[in-house]
Amino acid sequence: MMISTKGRYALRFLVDVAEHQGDGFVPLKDVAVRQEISEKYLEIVVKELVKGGLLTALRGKGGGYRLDRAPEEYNVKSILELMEEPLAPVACLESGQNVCPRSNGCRTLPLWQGLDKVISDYLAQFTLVDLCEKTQAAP
Amino acid sequence: MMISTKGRYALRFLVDVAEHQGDGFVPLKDVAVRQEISEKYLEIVVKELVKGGLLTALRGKGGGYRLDRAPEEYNVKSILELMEEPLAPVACLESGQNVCPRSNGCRTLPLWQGLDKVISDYLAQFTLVDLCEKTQAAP
DNA sequence: CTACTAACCTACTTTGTCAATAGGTATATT
DNA sequence: AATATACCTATTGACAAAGTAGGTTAGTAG
Repeated sequence: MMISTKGRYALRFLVDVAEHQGDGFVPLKDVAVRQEISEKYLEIVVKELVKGGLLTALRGKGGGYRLDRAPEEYNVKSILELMEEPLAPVACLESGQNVCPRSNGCRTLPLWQGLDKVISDYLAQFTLVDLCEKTQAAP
Repeated sequence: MMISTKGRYALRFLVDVAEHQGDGFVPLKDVAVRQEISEKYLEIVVKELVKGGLLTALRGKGGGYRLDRAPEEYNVKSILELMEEPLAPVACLESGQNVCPRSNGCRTLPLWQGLDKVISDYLAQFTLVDLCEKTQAAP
């Protein structure tokens, strides 16, 4: 499994906020109820979204979360990359550190590199807008 | 991570056998040395390949493993599907049982379905031949 | 200024799977 | 008979994912 609940919850959270923020803030609790996700666990997920600069939070009554930018500015790939480090189908591709010493003559590495590219290219096509109701565009 | 070591080792094992079987059998130990994989762990992996009908085994001196069919008959996707159940990027897609009750109005499901298709189509393109030396075709 | 709401923070627990290890048994060849 | 090889069962250690629990800070409204 390449995409964990963390990544999936994050996406669903963002889509829900995109659909329900008028010009106000959307409380986490409301999203948790609508999406049937544990409130406490969702907190952890959302914390990373805020830290990653995707959301603005407001405390207190009438508070909640709001998208920082327009929904079409949120690329699905970059959202998932933020949550799932690394967003790679195999361990060999974890960039930078501990490169596999066999990578030179490895027969399968090109396959994984190609797979990684195919996945990245696919996810990079979509933004939050494409996931919102009525816009459902994913093939 | 979608592809575990099991799947990766299985592929490397099959490629190694494809490259080293003349008309004889290739002992597991030799592959383990060449591929720098724990002999014992590789046993477990290979057992599944035999059970899956990909390999013929022969015991005793001069024994080992041999491909059942020609290398071009081995599709990468089906090899990985055999090893990694399920070969899906997200849990939602695990076919049949325990279908997600929210799948009806789910905004993200189409995205995952599309992703799954992209991955499957990519992997279905290749066979063992494409992974063997000199044939290295993966993009 | 009090009550309430909602985000924020720290820590713990549970569960499960991956990867690997250990030691033994059966079968074939020389 | 000796050796090489596949085959079998069981166990372990490590680690992360997923979820839980309880308390603290900041903002709003009456």
